[in-house]
Amino acid sequence: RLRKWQRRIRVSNATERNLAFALSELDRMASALGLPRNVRETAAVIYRDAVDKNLIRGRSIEGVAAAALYAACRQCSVPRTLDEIAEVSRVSRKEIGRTYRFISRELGLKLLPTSPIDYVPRFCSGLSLKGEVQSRAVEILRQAGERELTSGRGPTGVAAAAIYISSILSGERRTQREVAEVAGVTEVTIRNRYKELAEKLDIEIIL
Amino acid sequence: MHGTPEESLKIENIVASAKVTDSLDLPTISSRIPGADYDKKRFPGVVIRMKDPKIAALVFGSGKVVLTGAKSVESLSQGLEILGGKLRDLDIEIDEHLTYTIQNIVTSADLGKPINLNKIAIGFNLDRIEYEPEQFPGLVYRLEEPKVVVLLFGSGKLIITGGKKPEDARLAVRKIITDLSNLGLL
DNA sequence: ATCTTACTTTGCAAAGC
DNA sequence: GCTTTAAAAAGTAAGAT
Repeated sequence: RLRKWQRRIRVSNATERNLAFALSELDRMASALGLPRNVRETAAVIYRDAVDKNLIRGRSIEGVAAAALYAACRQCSVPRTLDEIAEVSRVSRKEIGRTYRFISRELGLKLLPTSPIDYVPRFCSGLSLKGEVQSRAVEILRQAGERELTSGRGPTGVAAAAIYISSILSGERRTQREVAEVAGVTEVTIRNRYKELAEKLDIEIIL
Repeated sequence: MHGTPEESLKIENIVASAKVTDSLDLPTISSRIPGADYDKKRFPGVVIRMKDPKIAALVFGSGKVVLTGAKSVESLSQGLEILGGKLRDLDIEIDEHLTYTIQNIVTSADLGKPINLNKIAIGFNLDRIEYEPEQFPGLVYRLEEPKVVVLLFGSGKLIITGGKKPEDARLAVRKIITDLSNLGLL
């Protein structure tokens, strides 16, 4: 009797200890990425749901925590790329992505693919671009979406190209190199995307 | 670059397994067959590449073999016979009638026109669908019947994999067309 | 700036770590 | 899960020219 009782206490302690570790991990990563409180709380909810459904079996606490944070960022419309999450995690991008797909399916998160529009505020502030430039970039992306110019393209690259174009149209030009830097894509990608957007949306870029 | 989606079906690769005998001495095989790669620390099988048909074979000590790269069932048979011949040339006893089991067939196809992957993902309510353009440009659609996986691209090109029979790809394309049509996305 | 090479994803078997 | 093989799709990346 006593042993059974003690085991329950041990299991309980281990469970609580693991949860505490996971939550501190979420906080550490969220801080490193400068994420707001609501994202951390959303990630914590996702992590707890994963624990309640025994989705941790065979997976590391760190991996599930990183995947939960990745999912939370998307759910809160302040996406971080898998590479950015991986940079502040001990787990590889591949493992985080794999775990994300697993918990996403098991918890029925049903997250739509990240919209390039969700990256605009962050990238623009990183480039010190004002609201007008952001609005114009968002409008370009809205039209790009309707014209099927985003199918299969990386959201960050399309967002970067739209911001590049918008900055020029607004008279607050940022170089391809500057935009590429904050968006985490190469200048070649911005070049390819912006040429396509300009051509198909009939936008005249005067350099 | 035309015709119906079904006419565009093309087998790109066939993976098959076979058993040619009960046991093989890999060191001997790798040293006596020109171009054979063998590094037990790296992988437990000997890699033997044939040029016509262009097929790669993984030969194991158990006498089992894996053939990859064939673009038709006929060339797959030829490849297995050629492999058997090479081993017999080394005075190794190889089964008289070699048989194989197709494990996977990769087929390409073309719907003929661009498709909106975002709308497809939404149309299916994410059921059996995976679409992460940040990671890969193709939308992954898992079919239950036939049991294959289809990669759909914005261009309308498709890759059907996981099937064991050539006709699985044809059935898959028909289903894709039916599903997309019902959703008004084709 | 453009070319080449290469990696992402999918499916599968083999023997062994 | 990984290792090795093969091949396509389209996007992105990296190093060389």
